[in-house]
Amino acid sequence: MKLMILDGNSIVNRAFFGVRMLNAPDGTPTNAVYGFVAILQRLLEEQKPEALCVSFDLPAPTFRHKSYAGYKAQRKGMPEELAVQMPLLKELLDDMGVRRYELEGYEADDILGTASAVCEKEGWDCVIVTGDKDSLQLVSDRTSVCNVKTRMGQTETILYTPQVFEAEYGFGPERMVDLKALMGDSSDNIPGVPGVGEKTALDLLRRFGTLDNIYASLDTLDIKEGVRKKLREGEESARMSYELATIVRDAPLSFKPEENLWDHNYTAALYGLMKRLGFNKFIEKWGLSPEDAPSQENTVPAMERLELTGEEELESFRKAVEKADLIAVWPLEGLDRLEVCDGERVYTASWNLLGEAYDGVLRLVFDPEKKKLAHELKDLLGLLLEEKLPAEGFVFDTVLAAYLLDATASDYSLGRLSMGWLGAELGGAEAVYRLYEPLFAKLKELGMDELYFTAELPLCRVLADMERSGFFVDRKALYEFGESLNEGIAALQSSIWAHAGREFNINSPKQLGEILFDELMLPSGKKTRTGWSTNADVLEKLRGKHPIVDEVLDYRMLTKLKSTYADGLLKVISQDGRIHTNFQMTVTATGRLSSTEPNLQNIPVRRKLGAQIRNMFVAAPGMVLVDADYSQIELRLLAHISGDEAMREAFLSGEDFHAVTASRVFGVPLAEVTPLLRSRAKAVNFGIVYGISAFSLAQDIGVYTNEAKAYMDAYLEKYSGVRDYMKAIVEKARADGYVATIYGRRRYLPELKSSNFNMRSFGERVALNMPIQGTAADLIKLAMVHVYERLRSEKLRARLILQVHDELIVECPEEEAGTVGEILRQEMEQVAQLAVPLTVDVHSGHSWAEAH
DNA sequence: AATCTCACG
DNA sequence: ACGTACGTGAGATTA
Repeated sequence: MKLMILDGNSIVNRAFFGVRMLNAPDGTPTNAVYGFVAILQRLLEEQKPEALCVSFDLPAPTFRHKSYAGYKAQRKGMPEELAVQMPLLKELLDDMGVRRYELEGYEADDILGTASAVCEKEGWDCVIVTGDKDSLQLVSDRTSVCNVKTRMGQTETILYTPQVFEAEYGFGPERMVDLKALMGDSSDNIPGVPGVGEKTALDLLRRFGTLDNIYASLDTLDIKEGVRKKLREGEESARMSYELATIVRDAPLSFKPEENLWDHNYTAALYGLMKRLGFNKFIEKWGLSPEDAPSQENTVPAMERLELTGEEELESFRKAVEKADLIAVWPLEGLDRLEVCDGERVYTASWNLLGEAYDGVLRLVFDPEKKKLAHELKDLLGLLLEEKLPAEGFVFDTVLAAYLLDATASDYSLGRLSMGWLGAELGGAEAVYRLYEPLFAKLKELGMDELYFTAELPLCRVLADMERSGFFVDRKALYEFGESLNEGIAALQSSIWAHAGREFNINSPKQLGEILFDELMLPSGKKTRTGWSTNADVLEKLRGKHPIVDEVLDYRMLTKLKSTYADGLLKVISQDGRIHTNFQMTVTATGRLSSTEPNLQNIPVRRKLGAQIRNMFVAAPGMVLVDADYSQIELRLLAHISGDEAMREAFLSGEDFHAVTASRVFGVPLAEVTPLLRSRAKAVNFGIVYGISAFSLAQDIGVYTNEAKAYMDAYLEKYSGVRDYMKAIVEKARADGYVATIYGRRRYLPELKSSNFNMRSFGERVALNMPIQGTAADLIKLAMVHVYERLRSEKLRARLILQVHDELIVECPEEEAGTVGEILRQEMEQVAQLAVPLTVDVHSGHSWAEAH
């Protein structure tokens, strides 16, 4: 029989620091609990114990301030975000039917020591699971210690048996205490022998056995005199450390292994708790369901449902729809089935059951005059356009509202939203109907209703049309371009293999890393997690050291073009010869759109060869492309938002902004700004927008960190309004818990309150960047809606076909190009009146390359 | 499914 | 001392 006992505090700590930020639907942090459960789950699978329990430290007793309690007093208090998770974890363990052990006046280690001792006595095997090395001294034939590490959500475990321990340390586990007595342990405030570290301690124990042996014959040992002196002077400390490091194995704990038998004996409350925590993955994995839970009172009585099958029901449906001020619609199986909710009942209609009469239902429901609610409106509009049904009269989209209210959520399903907003798991049209009011009210309360109704909601129609329009592609030219890459790829491959001395998969970072750094011994193979880093930044620094480096870089470029762009795009050209991307409105944390299947927002442009791809994105015969892009919109917004006068003047002057910056930062006349200085100033400009550090700026432009620091200091001196802004926005974000664009779009920043330095720093950078990137996103969304309306109202055949964050592309008949260019320029430049002008570059041509 | 790499603004 | 730029999506490899 085997018992597994977890060192609760230790594991939850590992989980907290090793798992990225996670929150329950109500915002409670859950990363530590989640990580704990993930580790537990994995170890249960690995170890398959018959019994299971968890030990916890009790919160520190009140006399902790007294000086004799110096032991462990140095341990910092638990971070707030972890502390709030502890009760949740304990509740979870209780609901899972896992026993917990806590004992006043004793460490969790002492519980582990005592429990494992009992196990041994009663003939049980015991596996101790912990993230510390303290309990390694407990390892024996019956007791093993499973050491857990988490790195970036990845869990690694090492199972220490006496053999494994001996192989690593060169002596048995019982002498772990001797080791600590010598080397100490700063995390546990065990002093050890001053001046003796791990190396010396290991050596001493390997050669002389035990602490007692060492001190018994200290004067005659074959060791350096310095070490002998340290040992002699540190004897008292060593003896005391020995005591401190020894784990108690007979604590007054009533513990019987058989009381901890565990076989997924979950309690009825588990489902509810897991739902509350948002641990849907485990609900599924463990097959939990609400039926196991005591019936929770339903806050909303379900609406009556009516399936439309015949004339009688159709008649009452027609009446209901005509009477209702507002209906929610929920399409299924394309538009073959439909749910409609009028606030009193849910009607379902289907083409299968109704045949011809179903068309009447569609026309009734999608009457342009009828006010309608939807969820994922853009996609519904796409369906309606396809079916040539009216795509008007929609007054609210629940998914867009939920996105504005929390742009960083990952799941906007109706089930999740109704759980959060209505306290009941609902779906379909009923959920849409019921969600409308609370979501609308919240939007108004937070001041986002204007953004919602002027930008997000009308944009659905714009995007639905854009997706439907697509971008015409010269398939033949694209195919030939792809073929033309083969020769170069093959040549590079054989040359790379020749340099390497053997064949290997160049696409495998692992194999490439081994070739470059292990076999060719190229210098300073940096950064690793699973091996050598071989990315372009690293390879760039190795240029000139070996001819293989340039070839690998070229090989990477060519294979990227071939697989992602040539082959990848050919695969998604539709029957009509056009590529129809999918614009996602609820993905980014800043308010930008994203483009998928395929992504048309990352078509190459920066390098010559890649940019050729844009020659194949063309206007249909007889048409032309008009391309309009904002010039440096983010920096202009930085000038506007920060109110920096010098920056404003730089933009008003109409001079090259990066050059002006270089002139100011490096103190040279504008006319004497060299391309190098300009490019450095440009890097600083961008870096500032991202909340860069001097270190990263240095990496980027290839100077020493202190030099980069000097540039940044000079920059913030010249543009002191930017410095003030940076400081103020972070402080405001900390106070408010969120940052916002000038149109009120929000991003919440729980990271700012994190006790983790990296997380907090990330939050600060986001606080700087989001208002800028997000406002740019707001502006182009507004401009898109305006452009769309202008093109329609002026009865042009022109249509918007693509948006790439600061760029809009319209396809139109050649004769409309001039008008369209003017409309784009006006609507984009005049979308807002800011402290600096917004300027737009407009070009036209027959291909995207030509028009950009 | 996670990781690495690289394409874009 | 930390670890080192904001926001995305896709393809290939690896586990």
